[in-house]
Amino acid sequence: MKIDPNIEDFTSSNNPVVRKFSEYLDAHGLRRTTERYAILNHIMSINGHFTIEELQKMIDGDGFRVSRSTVYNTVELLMEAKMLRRHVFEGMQAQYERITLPHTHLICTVCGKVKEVRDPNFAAFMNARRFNAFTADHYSLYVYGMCSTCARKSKRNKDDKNNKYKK
Amino acid sequence: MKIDPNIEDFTSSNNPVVRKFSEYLDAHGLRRTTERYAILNHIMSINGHFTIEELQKMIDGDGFRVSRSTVYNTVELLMEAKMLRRHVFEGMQAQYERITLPHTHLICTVCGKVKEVRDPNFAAFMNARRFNAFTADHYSLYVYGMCSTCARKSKRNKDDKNNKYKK
DNA sequence: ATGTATGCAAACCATTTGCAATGAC
DNA sequence: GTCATTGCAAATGGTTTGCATACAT
Repeated sequence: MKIDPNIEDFTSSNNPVVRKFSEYLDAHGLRRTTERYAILNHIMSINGHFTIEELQKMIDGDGFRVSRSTVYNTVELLMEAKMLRRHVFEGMQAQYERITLPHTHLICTVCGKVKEVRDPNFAAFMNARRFNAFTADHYSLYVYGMCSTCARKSKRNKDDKNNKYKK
Repeated sequence: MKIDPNIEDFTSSNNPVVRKFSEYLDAHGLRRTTERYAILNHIMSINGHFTIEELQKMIDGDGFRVSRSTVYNTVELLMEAKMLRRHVFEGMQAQYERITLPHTHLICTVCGKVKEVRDPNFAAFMNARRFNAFTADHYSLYVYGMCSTCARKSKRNKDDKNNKYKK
């Protein structure tokens, strides 16, 4: 895709996330392509987790066309730049999320919804925690259970017709 | 495979793990096949995590032949019986482990080795923890970092030739 | 005797790869 | 102009499925 010469240079946006990505690209001799920024912009607009498919649909829905390979490529770069994380929750396909403040993932094993909750106590605990013969870099805490919506539904309807998660 | 009539009935072994599986099978009208017990026995002999491939190789190496589908089938049953858990660590293929006491997983992002550590403080913290509009069933804590072996190696050899984990 | 479980091969599907055409520098 | 990046289509690899045969009940 060609860059519209009329818009200001979005690759040096004062958005810190965009700037961080640009710096990563520069530092590694990688090019600032329109596709990469389009993908990043869409990722920034997502609140929470998304799959590759959801991301691409969202971009397509916006009238911008990127190939699946480019989506994978950019997502990979964002992970190397430590801006994005990939999670595989039990029984589900891979999901991605921007790296922000540490948080716990609550995964409903009935509907598959994932919710993030901040937990300063836990974060403090982990910060202080040291391991034998192991230097920690980052961690993921996944809590599996049932969200209140599904709990209400299953009280009404014992045989989980709404179960989109387990087959 | 036929059952050797000379051996005592291993499906009612007094091993509590075997017994639990037998009860699960019975309760669900499933059959006590030799394959299922052979797979369970090998899983019990493994200390820590294993992949499907490793499990099957181990069984084959023991002179017992099971098909890949049967391995998947039995592993699935063991998960439904809440005796086995599947984990997908960052950038690695699925690994399984028996469900025992809760523990933290330390994953070395250089060599891919996974170590379990018990952490009673954390377990207590999680037991007490309640979430808004969410009922927890179980959790997984993954800590990514570098094991001391890889730390030593990378001090000697800056360009990680031993990196079997990241490509 | 009945119908579940196994083993095989084919199907599946998310992800990766090879390569010609495109476009950033 | 050069060479990284894109898009496409084909390949990959772990997992699942369909079906005939074997076997637990």
